[in-house]
Amino acid sequence: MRLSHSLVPTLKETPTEAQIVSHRLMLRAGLVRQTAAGIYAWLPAGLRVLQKVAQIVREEQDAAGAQELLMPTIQPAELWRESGRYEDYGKEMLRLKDRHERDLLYGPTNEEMITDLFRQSVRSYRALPQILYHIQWKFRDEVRPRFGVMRGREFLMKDAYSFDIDYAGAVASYRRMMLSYMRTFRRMGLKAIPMQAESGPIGGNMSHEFIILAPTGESAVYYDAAFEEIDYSASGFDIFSEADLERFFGLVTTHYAATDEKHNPAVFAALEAGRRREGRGIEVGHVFYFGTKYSAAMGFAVAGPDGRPVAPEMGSYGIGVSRLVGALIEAFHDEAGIIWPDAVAPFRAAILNLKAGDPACERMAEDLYAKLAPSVLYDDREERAGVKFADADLMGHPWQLIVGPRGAARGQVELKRRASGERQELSLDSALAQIV
RNA sequence: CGGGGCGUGGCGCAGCCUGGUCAGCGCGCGUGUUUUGGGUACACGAGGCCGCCGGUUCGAAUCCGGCCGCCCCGACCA
Repeated sequence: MRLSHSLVPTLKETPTEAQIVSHRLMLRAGLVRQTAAGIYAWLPAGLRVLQKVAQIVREEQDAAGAQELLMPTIQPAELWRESGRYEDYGKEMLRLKDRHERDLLYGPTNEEMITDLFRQSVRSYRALPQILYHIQWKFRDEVRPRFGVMRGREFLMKDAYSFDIDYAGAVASYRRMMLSYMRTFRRMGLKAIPMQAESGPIGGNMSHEFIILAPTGESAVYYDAAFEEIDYSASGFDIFSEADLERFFGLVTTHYAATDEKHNPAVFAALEAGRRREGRGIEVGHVFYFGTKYSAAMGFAVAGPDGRPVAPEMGSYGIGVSRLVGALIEAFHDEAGIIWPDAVAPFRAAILNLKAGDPACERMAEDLYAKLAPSVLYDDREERAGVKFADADLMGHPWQLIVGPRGAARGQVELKRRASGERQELSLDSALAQIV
């Protein structure tokens, strides 16, 4: 992308409404713009991040054997009347009427709809287990949206639903999703910790929330350093082995971990001093097991091995995709701006032409751009060097390819790593080799 | 939903209390000169129904009423 003709409106000053770091930086770096309270437009650079985050989530869901589908944002009220939640959900649900006065709603979650889809077609226990997910916009009419994209009313969520024939199966699905989540967050460079949670309005009796660590997180967290030593990768656990899943679940649930509201100082103090970790965290995911709550309420049963009907055991698993973008910034930033982990950066690198109009610089910058487009942002604006440096730091590209008259004369480019600030003078080829 | 606050060019703000040469400042934007490796300097210029509706008044950004929108703290949540 050429910055001179892109809608990436960076801001020198911070809009007053933005109070937390990620919100300020998202506005300043030109990633999003607010359209109404808790509702945001994702501008080109922001959308690239959102899509990268979604893609990592998608790949890890697929790797855990989940199937992707896409359910609509608008749902008929009937489905929710069947489960009883049309009345229960309250004002957070955005209710609509179509031209025929039919009651509709903008989905805040999809348990009813997925159950309906399953009961239409699945008749036998032999088709189970299955896990389905989609990545779709949700709307929850929060009383008080805040923190920018972290607590919006409209948000992008990955929600998965598991169907098993019995409790043991449901437990395995639940654990499989948990492991998938740990891998997902790790791929983004985040440290995540699963914590015992209340199951809230979704209902059920087993629930964990996933907190990622960030210095500016919303709540204090206390945990055992053992979490940092677990190898969640395929070499640590086979995600399709029930024995491995059980071992994984055991590790992840026995070590101490709590947010401030559930923190038990006495238990924490009993931990060996060297293992006690305190930090701040942000909730980015939540998993629930709720048994037959929806299948029973909505009359969904399959034939069991003995031919008699059985209501499948279900669970649901959410990751706040758009929230993650904000959470990532909370976890990775400094005074100058965002520091994107490579895996989610909107652009791998920025090319800074320090002297637009200079033939040698133009040639070198264009050459680099031709080789790296479209995964790179070319700052070809007629701006001073300082402006370009400041904007590149703000936007947080992992690498900066700095093309100036000094180096261009010698066929050299300066490569800067945003995270460490390290710079090195290199030939074009070795610079390219480094950032690919 | 309870409490607090704010709406004035794209952004950040002053002006309001004490109505009238009050529509202003900084940044940004355009043109020119200047500068040329960390948000350069100067000059000229464009840009605003002062959130909306109504009222008071000879006169309203300023006073009064209603409405709308947004933010912050708290209770609640992916």
